[in-house]
Amino acid sequence: MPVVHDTRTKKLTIHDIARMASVSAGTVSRVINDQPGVGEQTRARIKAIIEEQGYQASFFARNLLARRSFAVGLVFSTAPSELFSHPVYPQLMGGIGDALGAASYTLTLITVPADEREERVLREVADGRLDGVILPDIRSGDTIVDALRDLETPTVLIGHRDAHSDTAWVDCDHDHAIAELTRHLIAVGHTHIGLVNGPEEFSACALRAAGYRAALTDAGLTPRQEQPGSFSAEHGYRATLNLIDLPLAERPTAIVAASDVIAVGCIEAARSRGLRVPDDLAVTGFDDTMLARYSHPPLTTVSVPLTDMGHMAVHILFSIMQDKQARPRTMVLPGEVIVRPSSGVSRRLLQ
Amino acid sequence: MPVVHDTRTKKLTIHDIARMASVSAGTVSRVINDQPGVGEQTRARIKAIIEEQGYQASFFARNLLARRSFAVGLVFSTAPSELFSHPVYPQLMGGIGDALGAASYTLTLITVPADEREERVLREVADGRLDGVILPDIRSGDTIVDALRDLETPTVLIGHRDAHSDTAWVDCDHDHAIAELTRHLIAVGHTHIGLVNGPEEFSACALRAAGYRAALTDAGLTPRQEQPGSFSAEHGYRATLNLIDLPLAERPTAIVAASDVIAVGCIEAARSRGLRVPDDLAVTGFDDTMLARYSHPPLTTVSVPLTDMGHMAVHILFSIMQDKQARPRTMVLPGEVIVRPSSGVSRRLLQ
DNA sequence: CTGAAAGCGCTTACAG
DNA sequence: CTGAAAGCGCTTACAG
Repeated sequence: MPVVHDTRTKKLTIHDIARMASVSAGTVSRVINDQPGVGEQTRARIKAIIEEQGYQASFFARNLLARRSFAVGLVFSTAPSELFSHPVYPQLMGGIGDALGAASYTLTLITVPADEREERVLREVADGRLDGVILPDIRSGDTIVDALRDLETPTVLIGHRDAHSDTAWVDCDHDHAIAELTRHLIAVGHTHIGLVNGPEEFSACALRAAGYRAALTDAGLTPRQEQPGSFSAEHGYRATLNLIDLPLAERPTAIVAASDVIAVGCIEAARSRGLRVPDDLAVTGFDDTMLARYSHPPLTTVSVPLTDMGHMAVHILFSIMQDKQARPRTMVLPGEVIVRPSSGVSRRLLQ
Repeated sequence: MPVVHDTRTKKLTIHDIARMASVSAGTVSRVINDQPGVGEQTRARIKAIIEEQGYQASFFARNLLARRSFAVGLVFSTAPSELFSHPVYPQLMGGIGDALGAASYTLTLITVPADEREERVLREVADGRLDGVILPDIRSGDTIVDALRDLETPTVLIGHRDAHSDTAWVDCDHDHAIAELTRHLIAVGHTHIGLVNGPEEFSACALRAAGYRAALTDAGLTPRQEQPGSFSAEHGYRATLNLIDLPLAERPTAIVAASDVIAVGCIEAARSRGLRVPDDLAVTGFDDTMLARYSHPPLTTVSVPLTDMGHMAVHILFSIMQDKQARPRTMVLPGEVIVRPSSGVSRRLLQ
């Protein structure tokens, strides 16, 4: 009858296992780590005891020697309520968590007010808790990126392209995707197309504006960008009213919104003025969230490959952790234009 | 001119600081931990050096002694795509992260396929990486809860009430909230009210069904529950068609859906049969997600206090970590009924 | 193939 | 008030 260790009293150490197997701790260590230099017989006997006792080597003791945490921090600022009206994070976390878990790495989620973020992250890096950092919530001017670079902490941004430095990032091709969206509206017959953008401190929004302008200019049309604002339906509502209230000759017949939430506000504004969507005003979104699928009418939008972006962010982070100079350190994944009723059918057909 | 240690070459240890201050490591340790027994002069000098050098004591070395990780695992199964169509998790994580961060605890996010979840979590508990576990994704029959109890791992469930054991949980009062919602529909003049429920393995769904039945029975009306299904618009769509196609005398004039997503499917089904919402069919949702706010018509629904639930889960977890027998270990927070157009105005007024 | 010993970076009685 | 030493639970040269 096997002597089952009472797990309630004390935790087993490597010395307990060594004693049970009548070997030294070093030998047990070699077995745990699948290292050579242990006889077949001995190895089997030790393995059996480990299994039987449910022994697990202490994570911290191992890390103390390895001088690594095998943990990556995923950092979000909690303050802006925009975080929660931005329903893409669960899927992103899934992608990051999968890739990290597959490599036996731990995902440390850090949600912290924006004004405490830098201090908190730098401290956790300094005390050895974090081997690397993934930042999906960065806008231009955030000093945390520079601080992490100075410490030579492996870092990857998601959804923001850092132009000034060599910091790694993974992003979606916002510009190309929204250009394609805009060309779709042009092809369908629109000549007056407005843009309701999000905050331009996000490089994603700057890119969306650029893609929108490029598509119009290429077609010989005039961009008509509204003031950028927050990722909110309220912003979409107000900006759209401004556009609708323009003189008839300038009034857009289609609006490209920088997010699904903004687009929903645009639709509300149109409705409040008695305009039908898409017949009187076409509207498109971005993100392909549930809102896009279930709003009325359903939104033409751009689907962002969040799971893949999470995977790639981890992939690049690992390569940098292995070699600080590793290349490539940036990656652009394609968004997919999803056509739904909100952009209407061909206006030429309607005439 | 201060001797600035080159952080690039090697990490500072407590001995480096001790040497710089010409004291022993023990004295530095006492300063770091704000313990008494160090002279004012010495303490100030050591503090200055620590500050100047940017020294941070190794997290792992400290934890090895403390035999605690100061980390809590938040576990999600990634397999069911329902996770991502359930847009309440970001807010829940915010609440949990806040509370954990305030206590200088780390949040370890574990996203793992359902069939590997138990093994993974138990291993991370066994190797000392996790001091406690929060499970927001549990349904009845999940064996992980029993396994964690056997190991005496501090555990708190969110959104699921474990009836068989003493496991701690935090939940919303699904039954009361949905009873109130149902009474609202009754007050407005409905007598035939159907329920389109989610998966009944979630105690939340069982509770919602119970609340719905209680409200109807109390009013002398007959419950008419559809088969439960997934938290999807497709389920809402199909189930609603079944109800609409009933003989006129049995056909409901209002539907209580177990989630906003389901409710959106219900509305689509009504529309596909040429019924107007809410005039011909009233529909209510649950969760108060963005869908509820922006669907057409906007949904009457129940707002769930996710941030507070996250806070309370951490609070209870901490109390259990301090004392395994701590009470109370369950907590019910109130949901709030939010009335929007989808439930219509008084039918009596219409007649 | 196996063991004894030193060491990872801290903390904590125990002396003085 | 301060230091020297032992120890947390592992791993890793170094002997044999």
